[in-house]
Parts: sequence; structure tokens; C-alpha cells
Amino acid sequence: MSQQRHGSTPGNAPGERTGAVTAFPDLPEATIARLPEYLRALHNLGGAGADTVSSEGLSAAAGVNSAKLRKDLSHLGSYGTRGVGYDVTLLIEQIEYVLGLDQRRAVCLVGLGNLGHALAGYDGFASRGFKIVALFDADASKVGEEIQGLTVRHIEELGRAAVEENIAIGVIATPAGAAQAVADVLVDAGVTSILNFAPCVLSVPANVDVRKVDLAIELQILSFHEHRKASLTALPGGRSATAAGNQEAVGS
Amino acid sequence: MSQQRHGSTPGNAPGERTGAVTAFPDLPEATIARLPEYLRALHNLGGAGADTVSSEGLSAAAGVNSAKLRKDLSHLGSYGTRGVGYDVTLLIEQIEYVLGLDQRRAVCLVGLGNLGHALAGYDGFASRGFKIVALFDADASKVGEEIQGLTVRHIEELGRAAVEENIAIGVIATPAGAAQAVADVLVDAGVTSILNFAPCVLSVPANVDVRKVDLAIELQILSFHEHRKASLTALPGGRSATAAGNQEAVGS
DNA sequence: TAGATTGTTAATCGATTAACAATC
DNA sequence: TAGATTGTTAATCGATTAACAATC
Repeated sequence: MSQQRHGSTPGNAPGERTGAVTAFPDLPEATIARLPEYLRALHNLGGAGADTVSSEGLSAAAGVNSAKLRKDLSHLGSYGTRGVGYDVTLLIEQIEYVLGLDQRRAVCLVGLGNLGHALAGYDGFASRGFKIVALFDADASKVGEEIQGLTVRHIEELGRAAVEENIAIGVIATPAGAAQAVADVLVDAGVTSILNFAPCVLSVPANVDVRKVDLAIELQILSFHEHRKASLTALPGGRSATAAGNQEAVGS
Repeated sequence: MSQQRHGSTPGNAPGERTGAVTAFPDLPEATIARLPEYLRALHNLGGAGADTVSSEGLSAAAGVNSAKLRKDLSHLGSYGTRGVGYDVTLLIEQIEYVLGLDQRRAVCLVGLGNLGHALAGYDGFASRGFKIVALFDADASKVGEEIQGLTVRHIEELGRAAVEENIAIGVIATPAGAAQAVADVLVDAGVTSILNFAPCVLSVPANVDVRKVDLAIELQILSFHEHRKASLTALPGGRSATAAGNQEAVGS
């Protein structure tokens, strides 16, 4: 994995969040990371006309085992019906509520190189309810460029704009050398969630959540497995193939 | 997280790999995912002139705690010197060996939409030793286009080309609807590692490793944390900030 | 020798999983 | 009632962490 931690890491004592009990469910990190996958599967099932789905059916669609799915959903409360399954619409609503997807969160993108350009136009964000509302770059030659209906602004405007436009999530797609400075500006502007595509560790206050996506690291992990498999097939007991899917997802 | 599993998942009995003991280290999945991060930190340190680094120093640069780093490195064998630290060059070599980065692995990219375009030109691949050697798309209007010195070929050529050019890793950046068919072709062509950017679960044989990167899922996970934090600050005991970094990385 | 730092141990924690009682 | 399927339990597994003995 290549995710940076939140909450339970040093600097965040257990139970520090609040003395009072809150209605907000305290979900295991692993569960949180799977909820979006369940949501996607549910949207597919709903679109295909299903009213109800069993843990077996939904878990297959999401690529996990059914016990894990039921355990995950049990953390949200009890929304299934024994002997029947889960109501698709109800479960979608519940997961969207927990993930906070019923609220619009303004996203800004910093760094409009190759990758930033693609992210600015990435359908998958819009189709799943996220809208990038502001673009920034340090390169004067990029400032003023129109991308997806937005004008690229100079990074010096980032701080003020992030406050004024109430940016909740900042996406960093700059080179590694610039990322920490951008993160600092975002944090100062009150942004508390950062998605970092730059290949570097960011240092942020404990209340700020950072997720990191490092595309090269993904390839390196696959390279390890290629190496491992090659070392096995080179041996007498080496195998070529067996059966069903074995996949790992980024995040954690 | 949103990684698909490998190895230890159903269909892969423990110890099935081989009856014989192999020299290849059997690393915990969590360790494997961190090795690339250590490697990046080591390259930075080496570039800055360091010959030697302590577990404290390296772990800080990689954003993990030092006990975890030492534990991870101990799986590779003993390459540190008590009282001194780790030899930077030696450790780089060792990690690169384990990750199989001393061998060139041909990578192909399928799907040249917005994201695929960016991936084709992504500096981070080349700078860390991966070279995309072939591009494919189903859209006739894209076929023939030159990107980064490569000509986009029609997806019907994928199978034959993947065999002939000995492709080891396939990157899927198609829409979700096309991804499984592409994966099937890759698998038939003998590709055993897939990096999937399409928002869907792929079904592949047990010997094929799939890692999934879902950019929207990352935002949804951040959205959860935004929602959680908002529900806390709305309470009497709500806090605004505390201290040092809390980050999570995509991947296992 | 004294100081520093690794490699390992053992305790703890969180996540996974199979099994099944509860219940529709 | 009989069949189906959830929600929960408890066992297991893997990962994290602090502490420290080994050793440079």
C-alpha cells in the first residue's frame, strides 16, 4: 500500500476526538475503504433493475467475500432483512450518507502538467459527484489556459481562493519538489483533505487527512510479483496458473 | 483501500507456490507495498550525499515509524550495521533486486482517453525505470496517433503484440465496460500483472496480479473523513487541529 | 569501554473468516 | 413451517509497536 495514515496515528490519542458519544459511526479504516466499492456495485445492480441484493450477490459484484461484506455493513447498523437481503436503494442512501456524498464538496486541483490535465477532465470524478471548481499552476505559461471550462490561475491565488471558495479537498498533481509548499498553503487556507499524486511524503497537521496515489509505486509492486513469479516458475515445483481472481486495491 | 488481492486469496492455498524452499524472500504484503517508498527516500538521501542512514533517519524520510522500517528490512536479511546504520547504496541495490527493478519489464497501455494520454506521458514511470512500449485503443480515430514517440495501435492487435513484445505488465485505462475484455486478452497473451484504472472488478486467473487504482474512490474516502470531522467539530468536544502528520497511502 | 543503533522478541491491535443462532 | 439470509460470535491471522539484547 501506499496510503498515508489518518486518525489513529501518533499525535491522535484514542478517544481524543470527543468526550461525548457521537451518532457518527466509528468505522474501521479497512471498511471505509471498501464502502465506495460497494456503492459502485450497488449502482450497477440498481441500474440493472435489482430492488434487493443478498450479501452473496453484492459481495461477488464488489469482489470481496460475503462475510466481510456483512461485517462491514453491520458497522453501519442493520439495514438488511434476514431471509431476503439488502434493499438496494436504502443501502445506497445509507452508504452515501456515511461517506458524506450527499453534500457537495468543492475540490481544487494544483498542478496542470500531464497528469493534472487528465485529472481536470477525468469523467470518473464528475460521474461520482465530485466537481473540480478551481485550477492552479505555478507556470506562468499555463496561467490563463482554459481547461474544462475553468481558467488556470496562478498558484499565488490559491490561498485566498481556497478560503473564499470554501475548498474542502485539494488535489496535488505538481512535481514532488513543489508539493509540500502547496500542501502548506492548502492547510493554511483551511483545507482538511488532500489527495497527493506527487511522489513524496507530505507533512501536515493531525486534523488533515492525506491520501497518496503513487502510480510508479503501483508498478513497482507489480514488478515485485513478476519477479517472485519468475523465481517460482524457474523452480521444479513452479506453477503457471490456478483459478479465480486475485486482486489488490490501492488505498487501505 | 481499493486494491485487489493476490496470493493469499481464495484459490491460492498457503504453501501452494512450491514444496521446495526458495531463496526468494517471502515478504508480508504490507512490507512489499512500503519498499518502493523506502527506495524513493533512499534515492533522495543518496542524491543528497549520504553514505549511511539510520533507521530513524530513513523512516522519517519515508513517513513511517522506525520499528516498522527495521522490521520490514529484517525480512530482506541483515543489511545494516549496528551502531552505524544502513549503507545507502547497498540497501538501494537490495531493494531494487527484491522488487525486480534490475530487470526491464515491458509495459503496455490500453485506452488513450484523458487518463491514458497522461499515463503515456507520465514522467514518474520513466524516471523510475518503467517504459511503456506499446499503446492500444478501440477507437479508430485514435489509432495511428503518435504519443510520446509511440503509435497507437488498434486493440485487435493487442493479443499478438503482447506476446511478440513480451509484455509483462498491462495498464488498463479504458472505460469500465471495456476493461474485462481487455484483461482477458492480456491474460491470454501471457501478461501476469495488470494495473487497472477502470472502476470495476476484474476477474483473472490466480497467477495474475491485479492492482487497482480508482481515483474517485480516493475522493470518496476523503469525503468520509470530511464528513466525520464535520460531525465532530459540530459537537461540544470538537477540535480543530492537533499536531503532526497523518497520511494514508493507496495500495494495500 | 561507552555510545549508538540494529535485529528480534513478544505484546497488542486490527482485520479476516467460518460458522451459526437469530429471524424474516 | 421450511428455506433463506442476515448479523454476530469467536477463532485465526497478519500487521504494528515498544522494548531491549546483541553488537558494531
